Amino acid sequence: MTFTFQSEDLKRDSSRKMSQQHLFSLAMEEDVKTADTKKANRVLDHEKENTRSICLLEQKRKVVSSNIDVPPARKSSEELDMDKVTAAMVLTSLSTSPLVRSPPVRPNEGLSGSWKEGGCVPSSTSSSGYWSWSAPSDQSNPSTPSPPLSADSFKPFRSPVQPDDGIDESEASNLLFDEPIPRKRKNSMKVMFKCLWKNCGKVLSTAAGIQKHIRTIHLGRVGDSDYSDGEEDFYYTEIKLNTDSVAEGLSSLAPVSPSQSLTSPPTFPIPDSSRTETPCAKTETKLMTPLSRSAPTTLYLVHTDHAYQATPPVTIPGSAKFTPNGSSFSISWQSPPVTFTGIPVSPTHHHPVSTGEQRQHSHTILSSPPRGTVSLRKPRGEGKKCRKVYGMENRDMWCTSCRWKKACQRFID
DNA sequence: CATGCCGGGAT
DNA sequence: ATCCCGGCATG
Repeated sequence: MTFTFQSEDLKRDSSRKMSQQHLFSLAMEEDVKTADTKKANRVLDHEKENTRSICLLEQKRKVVSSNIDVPPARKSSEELDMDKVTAAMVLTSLSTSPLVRSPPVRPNEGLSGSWKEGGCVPSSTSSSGYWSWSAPSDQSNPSTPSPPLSADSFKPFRSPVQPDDGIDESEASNLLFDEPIPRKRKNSMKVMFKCLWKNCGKVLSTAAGIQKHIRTIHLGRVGDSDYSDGEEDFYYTEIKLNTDSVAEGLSSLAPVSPSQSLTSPPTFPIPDSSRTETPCAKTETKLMTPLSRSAPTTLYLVHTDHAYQATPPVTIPGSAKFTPNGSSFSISWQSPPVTFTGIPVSPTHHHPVSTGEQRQHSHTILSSPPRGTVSLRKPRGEGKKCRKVYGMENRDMWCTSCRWKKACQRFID
């Protein structure tokens, strides 16, 4: 499901949000947290454009660096292999997998779930252009270098004869001094291959690489690396890891405070396959600074505040649904589950759990009798509406419909 | 009476 | 389209 913002709504929303925070901070800090999270989200999404260009950049870089042969600096083959591994890890951790590169732009459709998968994932790239408020940021954001330019200027900088060790250094210096170029990255999933041989645990970015590693190191097949009886397959596994966490930790300029990001998981605690991220974390952190892995999850939170205002007539057929694999989800058009989790429960609220689904259920029941004759007027739901819940003094917290004296959209009965 | 919200007006 | 409000129905 798409969600778009009218800038108008956004403005009013945010301003209202602020007042809300003050008014309800006593009773509902939950709400405050949610608000914060949304702000963070906004910021994150705001960078989506930047990130995209960086993805391209990274891709380019990877191509370049992968052409660099490991110099004969190391003596033993094992050490040499270690370097390869290290280089591979560095490279892959710094760039997203070329396999999941972004193809040409597609119309936004998988907006709800797919973009969260990661920065360079196709759908995310395509969708980002449709974010009414992120598109202009691409142009206006002063900190964003123009993608092609930065890429070109960067290439000659790092590509020349850098020993494999230099990758680390160049990257580090890159991060320290070349700041404008590798700005931020969207969270992205990357496939890597981990050696399962005991006491090994090497991680390579390609299946071929890991196979070769196992073949040569563990299986003792020296020489022609072409031959493969498939035995290696038993000794490595494919893992997915979240690159964004790395990027997040690296880019010290991340404006998002981790504490805020932490508030989102309760809402969407299913960051798809990022489970596997944990085992690899140490691999990543070995090279990078420690990082807050909470950041990516922030992206999963779709801003739905006042969504009912943006799209009033939306009557979700299936209600909010969470697909088991977590790769996609859609959010109820009702904001309460996300934004007002705490509010209805507050002062005089008496339905304990009623959120989206239940409400919708009763709603459908109510609307069933068509009786085409008279009194189309609704039977006046017995539930408390915005006016009652928030009171006249907090009128700006009502849903729009209530403010306009229309049928309440927030507390449907 | 307070409340919910339809109908309709203003912008 | 968005916003507001008179006035009626309801409890």
